Amino acid sequence: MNPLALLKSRFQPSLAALVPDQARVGELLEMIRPAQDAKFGDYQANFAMPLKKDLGQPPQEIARKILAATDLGDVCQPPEVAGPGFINLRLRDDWLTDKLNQAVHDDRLGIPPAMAPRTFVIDYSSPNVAKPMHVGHIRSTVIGDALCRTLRFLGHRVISDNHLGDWGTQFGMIIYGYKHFVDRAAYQAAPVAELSRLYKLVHQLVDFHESHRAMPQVQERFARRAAELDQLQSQLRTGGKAVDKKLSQSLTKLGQQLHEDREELAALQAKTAAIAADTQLAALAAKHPNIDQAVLAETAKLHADDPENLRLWHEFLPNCRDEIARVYRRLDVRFDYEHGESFYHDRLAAVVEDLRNKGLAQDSQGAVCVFVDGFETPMIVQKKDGAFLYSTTDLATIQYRMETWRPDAILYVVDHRQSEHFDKLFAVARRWGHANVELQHIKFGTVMGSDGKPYKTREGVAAGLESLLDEAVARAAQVVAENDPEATLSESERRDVAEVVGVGGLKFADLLHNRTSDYEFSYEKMLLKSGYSATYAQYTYARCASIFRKAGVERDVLLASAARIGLTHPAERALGLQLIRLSEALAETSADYMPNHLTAYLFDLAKSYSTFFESCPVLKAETEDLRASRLLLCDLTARTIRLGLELLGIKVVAKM
RNA sequence: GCACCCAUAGCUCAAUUGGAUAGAGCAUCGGUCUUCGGAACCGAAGGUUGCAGGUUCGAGUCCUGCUGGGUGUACCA
Repeated sequence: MNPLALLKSRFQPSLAALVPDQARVGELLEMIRPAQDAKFGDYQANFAMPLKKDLGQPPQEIARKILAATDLGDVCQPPEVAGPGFINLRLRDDWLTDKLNQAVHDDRLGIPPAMAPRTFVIDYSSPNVAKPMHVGHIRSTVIGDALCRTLRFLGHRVISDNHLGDWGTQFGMIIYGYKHFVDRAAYQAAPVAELSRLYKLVHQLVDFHESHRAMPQVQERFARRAAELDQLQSQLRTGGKAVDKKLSQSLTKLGQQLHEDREELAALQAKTAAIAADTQLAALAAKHPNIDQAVLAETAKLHADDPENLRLWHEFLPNCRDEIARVYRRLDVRFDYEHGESFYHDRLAAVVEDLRNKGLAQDSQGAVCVFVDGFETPMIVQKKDGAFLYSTTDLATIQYRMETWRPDAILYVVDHRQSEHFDKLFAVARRWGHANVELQHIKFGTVMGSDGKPYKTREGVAAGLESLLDEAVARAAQVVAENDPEATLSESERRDVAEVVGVGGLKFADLLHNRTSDYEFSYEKMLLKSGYSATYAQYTYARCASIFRKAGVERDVLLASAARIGLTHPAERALGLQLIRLSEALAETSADYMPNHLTAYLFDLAKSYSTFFESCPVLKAETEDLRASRLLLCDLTARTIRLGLELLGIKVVAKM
C-alpha cells in the first residue's frame, strides 16, 4: 500500500472540480508529500497556496473548501489547515494497523506489481575484458544492478545487458604480447594470469615510448608558458599601479598551468625512469621502438578478419571473460546478456550506409559525420581511415535492442564525463527513427580519495576492484572477530559474515550517495557499526532474527495464528508508519533511477526499529496479544530490511 | 575560447525537484543500562546553504553577475 498515492487519488476529484485548468491537477497533486516534520502530521498538502492567484481567495479558505469536498474520513484523522495554507494530514491508527496486518501476511509486503509494466534495457558495468576491473567500475555495476533488481521487483520487464569492451585496442595489445613475449608453459598452466601479464607488459612498453615522445612537447609548452609569464610580469612592472584585472587573472592562470606542466613532466620522467631502471624492460623497450603502432596494426588486422588474429581472439576471449565473471560472482551480479562491442561488428557498415541514405550523415574532412543542431562538433561515425568508432557501435546497439526487445526505455549507467556523447547519441538516434523510446543517461560522479582526487592506490594506479573487495572483507572479518570474543560463530560462519558485511558495506556506501555527486571512498565509513551503513541495517535484521530464536516461535506458526499487529506505543506507531512507506521509497527510487532513496529509507527504518526495540519489550511484553503483535512487527521489519537490501544487491545473515 | 557540473555544520553527505524552524552520519560533549544482541539507545552543541542582486505568498533549489573548483570539447572508449 502506498499511502501517498492513496491520498493523491482521494484529492484528485475535489481538486479537479475546483481548478479550471485540468492540466494543472496532476502537478498540484504532486504537492502532497510526506510531512517535513512529524509535528505537522504524517503528510502535508501544499497546493492551496499556489491556487490563490487562480481562484482569488485566501489559501486557507481554499484549503478548507477542498477538504470539505474530499473524502478522507476512513484514512486520516480530521485534517488541519496551518500557516499560510498547508493542509496537515495524519493517518488513522486503525487504517495503519489494517495495512500493516495485510502487509505482514503478503509475500510482497503489500507492494503490488506495476499496473502498466514497462520494458527496460539497462546497460551497465561494461568493463574492458582485457583489463582487470578497477574502482571506476564499482558505481556503474552496483547502481545498475540495484536498478535492475528494483524495477524487476516492481513488475517491469528488465533486460540487463553488459556492453563489454571486447573488440578494442586492448586486444591488439594482448595479441602483440602473445606473438612476441608469451611464456608457453605459463600460458598452459594459467592462461588468464599469463594474458594479464602480457597486457600489462605491452601496456608498459607502449606507455614508455609514448611518454618518451610526449616529453619534448611538454617541455616546449612549459618553456613557452614560462616566457609568456615573464613577459606579462614585465608588463605589469612598467604598467605601474594600474593592475588590469584581466592581466592578473591570466597571470594566476599561467602560474597554475606552469605548475601542471611541471607535474606532468615529473610524472612522465618518473614513468620512463622506472622502465629504464629495469634492465629487462629497458631491453624490451629498445627492441620494440614502434610498439604502439604495431599494436594498432594488430587491432586493425583483427577488425579486418585476419584469420590468425581472429583465431587468437577466439582463443583469448573466454579466458578474459572468466576473469571478470569471478568478480561478478563475488558481487552477486548477473546479466541477461553480455553483448560486447564485437557483437555489433558486422552491423556497423550498414549503420553508416543507412545514415547516409537517410541524409543524416555526410562526408566532412575525410570522415563520415552526423551534424546535430545545438552541438559544436559532429558525431563521427567513420574515421577517415575507414575505421568505425564507439558512436557507430552505440547506434548499432540501439538499433539491435529496438529490433530485438522493443523496449520502452534504455538506461545507460555510465559516468558523467560521457554526458555530451550521450546527448549527441540520443539526438542522432531520435532523428534516425528511434523517437518513441526513453533514452536515459544514468550518470554518476567519481569515486574520490581523501585527497579530493580520483581514488588511487598508494602506487598511483586505479585501485583494482578485487583488492578493494578483499580489503573490505578483511576489515569486516576483524570487526566480526572483535564482536565475537566468545567464539559463538564457527570459522566458516565468520568468513561468511565477513563477506556479507564487507561486500555489502562497499555497495551500500556507494548507493547511499546521490549518484550524480562525487563521493569520498573510505573503508572506515563503509564499515561503520552504527550510522548510515549496510552493517547497521544488517545488524537490525540479525537482532530481529535473534528475538525469534530466543522466543522459540516459528514465523509461519505465528502468521497462521490469529495474532494481529496493534499500535499502542508511539515507537510502535513510528515503526509501523515507516514500514508502510516502503512503497514510497521504491516509487522514488524508480522514478528518477536513484537508489539513494532506498538506502535512506532503510536507514530510517533501522533507526525506527532500534528506538522501538529500546522502549518496547517484545518477549517480556505485558500481555500475550502485545507480545504477538510486537513479534509480528519484528517479522515485518526483518522482511522489509531483507527485501530492501536484496533490491540493492546486499545480503543479510541471521547471526553476526 | 565554448559547453556542462559542483560549492550546504569541523569532516563526509542528504534535502521527496519551489514549501513551514535546511536534515543525517562521523567526530566532540553529556547522559541511559542488574543487555529480549551494547555492532545499542537518549540528549546537547554545531549553519548568513561561496559572494551580490533579482523573480514570488515562499528560494539551498529558478534567473543574472561575480569568486573558487571539476569535467568535456573532430576521427580513444
